[in-house]
Amino acid sequence: MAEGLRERKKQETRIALSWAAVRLAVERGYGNVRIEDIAAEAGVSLRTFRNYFDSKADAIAAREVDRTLRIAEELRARPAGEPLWTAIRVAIEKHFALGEEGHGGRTAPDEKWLAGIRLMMSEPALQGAVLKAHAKAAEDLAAAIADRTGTSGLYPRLVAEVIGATRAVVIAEWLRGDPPRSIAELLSSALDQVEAGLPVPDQPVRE
Amino acid sequence: MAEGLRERKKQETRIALSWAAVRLAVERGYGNVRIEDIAAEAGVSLRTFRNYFDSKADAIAAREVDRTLRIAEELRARPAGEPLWTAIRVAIEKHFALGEEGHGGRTAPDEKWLAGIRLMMSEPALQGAVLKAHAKAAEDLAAAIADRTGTSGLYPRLVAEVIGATRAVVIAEWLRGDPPRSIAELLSSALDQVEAGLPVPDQPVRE
DNA sequence: GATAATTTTGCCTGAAAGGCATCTTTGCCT
DNA sequence: AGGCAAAGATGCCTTTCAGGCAAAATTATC
Repeated sequence: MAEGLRERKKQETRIALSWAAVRLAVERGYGNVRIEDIAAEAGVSLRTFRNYFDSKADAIAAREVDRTLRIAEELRARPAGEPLWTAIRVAIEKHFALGEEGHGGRTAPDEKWLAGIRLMMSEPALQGAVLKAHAKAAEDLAAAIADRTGTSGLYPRLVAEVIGATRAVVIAEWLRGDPPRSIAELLSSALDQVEAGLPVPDQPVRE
Repeated sequence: MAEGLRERKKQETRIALSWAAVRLAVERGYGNVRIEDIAAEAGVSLRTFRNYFDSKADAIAAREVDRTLRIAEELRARPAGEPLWTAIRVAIEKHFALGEEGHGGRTAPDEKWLAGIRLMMSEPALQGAVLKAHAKAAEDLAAAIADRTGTSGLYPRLVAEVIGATRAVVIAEWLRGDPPRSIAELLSSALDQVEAGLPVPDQPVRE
């Protein structure tokens, strides 16, 4: 209750707008959605949409921002004594396992999220916004890492960015997935490699 | 000479447009430059500008794309026997040491490039475009790494993205630089940490 | 040279971006 | 409660952007 009704309503509107943006874009295709439609869907005026987001792309990417920021939250929630990289693994795993926004039920890969991701990856106009979202998330993550480890300077940022990079690669590889592999497996493999300093695999491996 | 006059002219126009875009944006501020001005500066029509770039931001980021793609080129130019990470170090160092576009003279940090970077980091509307540029560069780099190491799948992409992340952190840290530190030193330190698997520093270090 | 393929350009329409003034809603104080 | 101030929502307006389309210009090919 740090904030009152006003603040909560703003959050709700913001989320409603960005959900509407994602939903409409997934259904009709990014180019066929006018911000006017998005605003109508969320029950606010076109002008108000602009008070919340700088662009249509930002509205769509906002879902991804919120989602990605959770990684830092999860990390902060890990016990202080836990080794950093163990905590990181758990935090990212939860991030990927995460079901639908507010639900607790064990949902499958979460179709909504998946559809959103595919949309963002395929539409060039959205890629920039998504990457910006991840950059923002990395800042948060760096702060969390700095707090946890008591380090400053290069280290926390480096770790945060590398985690972001790992996450990106895992998702890309998983989406391409043919044959499909479990995210958990890919993630685990990727983190193992990163933690080992990314040495060149002895033999040409297809993993 | 692989391509004729037509192809060369297109390249020239493209580069002229993006240089003009950067120069004007640095001088007047991003928001005060209309694409019409950019087109005029490069001696083509406004409509032609659109044939080359999807947006003002993309035109500015194009300089960064070209520059960043050189990392992959440098890597490919390294002797085949050289260990991957040694080759990577050299490639990135050259990337940072790079003077002005076409000159060979030992230029200082290259004011034009620096001004461009500052512009791109500060203007939110440009951040997305720059990140997209780096993503594209990472793809190239991943291909180069795959070729060099004979690996496929997760590994090359992981290395490419991690290098991109490292580069980003080094630049950010260097720009913040207060007191200023040499890029070479920051880069070296960052790569050392990455190659070591990013273990938590023993003592709170400010590096 | 003549013809075909590409580019460049002008024109035009629809959408987006964002400044400004006004009207509402919310927060807070008496 | 009543009322005032702050913050948000909305409408209106202007400028800029995005991109389709076809005519004019330029380059390539034979």
